[in-house]
Amino acid sequence: MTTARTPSVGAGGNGDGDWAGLSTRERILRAASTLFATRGYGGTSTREIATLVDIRQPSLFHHFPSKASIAEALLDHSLGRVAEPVAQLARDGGSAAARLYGYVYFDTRFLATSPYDLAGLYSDDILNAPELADWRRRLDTLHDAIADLVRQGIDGGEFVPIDPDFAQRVISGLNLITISMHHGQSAAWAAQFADDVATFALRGLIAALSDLPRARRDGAAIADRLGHATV
Amino acid sequence: MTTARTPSVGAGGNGDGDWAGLSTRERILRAASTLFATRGYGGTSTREIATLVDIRQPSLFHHFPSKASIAEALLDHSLGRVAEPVAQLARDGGSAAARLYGYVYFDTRFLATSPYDLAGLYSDDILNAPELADWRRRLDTLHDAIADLVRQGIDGGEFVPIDPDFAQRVISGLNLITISMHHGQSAAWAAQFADDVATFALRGLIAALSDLPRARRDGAAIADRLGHATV
DNA sequence: GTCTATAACTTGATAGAC
DNA sequence: GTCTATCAAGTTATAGAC
Repeated sequence: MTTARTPSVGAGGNGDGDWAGLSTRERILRAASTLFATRGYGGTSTREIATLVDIRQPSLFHHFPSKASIAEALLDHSLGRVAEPVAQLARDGGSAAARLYGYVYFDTRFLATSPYDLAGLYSDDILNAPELADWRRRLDTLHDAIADLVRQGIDGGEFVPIDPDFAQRVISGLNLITISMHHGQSAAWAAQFADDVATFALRGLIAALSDLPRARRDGAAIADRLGHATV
Repeated sequence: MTTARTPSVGAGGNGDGDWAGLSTRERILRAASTLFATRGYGGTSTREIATLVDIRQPSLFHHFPSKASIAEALLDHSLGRVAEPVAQLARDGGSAAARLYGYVYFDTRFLATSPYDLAGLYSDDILNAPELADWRRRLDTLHDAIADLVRQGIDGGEFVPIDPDFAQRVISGLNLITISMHHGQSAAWAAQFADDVATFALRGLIAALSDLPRARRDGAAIADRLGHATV
């Protein structure tokens, strides 16, 4: 006695956002990102994801070959397009303060407009999984580039003496704060917020506050260039 | 301004070497904290904890009635002794900059000397668990007190205008960075590091950098008082 | 593309011997 | 206080009907 299920509901309203018109794959990504953020990767089951999407659990596997591949798609969306351009930025010459502003602005604006809640993706509990080792390596590359940028700023006298590893963690922490406070924001709002965050980051690092306006102006151009970089 | 280069953490080895003489209960707490930090709460099984302690999995339940109670013991150790004194601190009068320095210094020094790797305890994946709702509430209390302190600093003109909620997240992020970079450090080293971190926090918030030496001096006294507060 | 059914396995926790 | 043995429930993932 197989009772036919009506797959489309529409009235449910899972409180999150309105997913009308989105593909199932896209709804899976958004549901998974929310659950990863609130319950962790290990604490999220594929059943919970499926329930939020309003399909049955095995139907997920038509769109993604494994649970880890859902996380990989989200990592590709966020980390995939920033790691290499920033590594290049750290090799470019010029003011380290302006380049750091440029990176923070660029990444903050991107994360604040992302439709996904990526907070759960950048914790050890997910990146230590063996099948995501490649993504862990790419995140390490990004972190190295940021620490290198800080080191250049210290060596050039633009920044106060500070442990570059500590500073890198603070900057990466700003990204996580951005993610958890705001996602899915409008472009205009995100641009304002990105300036606030990048300015705040520089205030903590810069030796002479009188250098800030210049770093902000030059950094805005660098952020713009990052946005157009071919990855 | 002597932000020192960083030594590595002593408790890196999962071996039983540095656990000689510790009670089984204590070894469970240390093993669990390490695993919660690296694999998340949901991603850590009681079998993994037991393996690291070198006992069988059911033996854990002689020392703790549930997996969640292990997390609770770690939360009690860290959050338990700081939430109320800091809430009181936010109600005290005086310089907000000095009080904020005092809190950050106090908490950083405590976390850097803790034998546990508490990084995994302060993420949503664990604090959203229903059985830990009381601890979530206490953490919210701490966060409210910090945001309130920031708000007082802005209203009094000591701090630059900034979103108090954003500033609170940055300060709490500094705690997480401290936890993940250093634990099990010596008291002397931790005191130096705590000054570095608290000074860094104030640099980002304070309106006039010339106020920093006074806030640091007065804040050191406040941190000392927090250390002697009866909880 | 989604479903039902289920395989193969891991999970937290309990019972009871020693 | 630790063990062996085990349970009920939950896990990811597959098979095959429609």
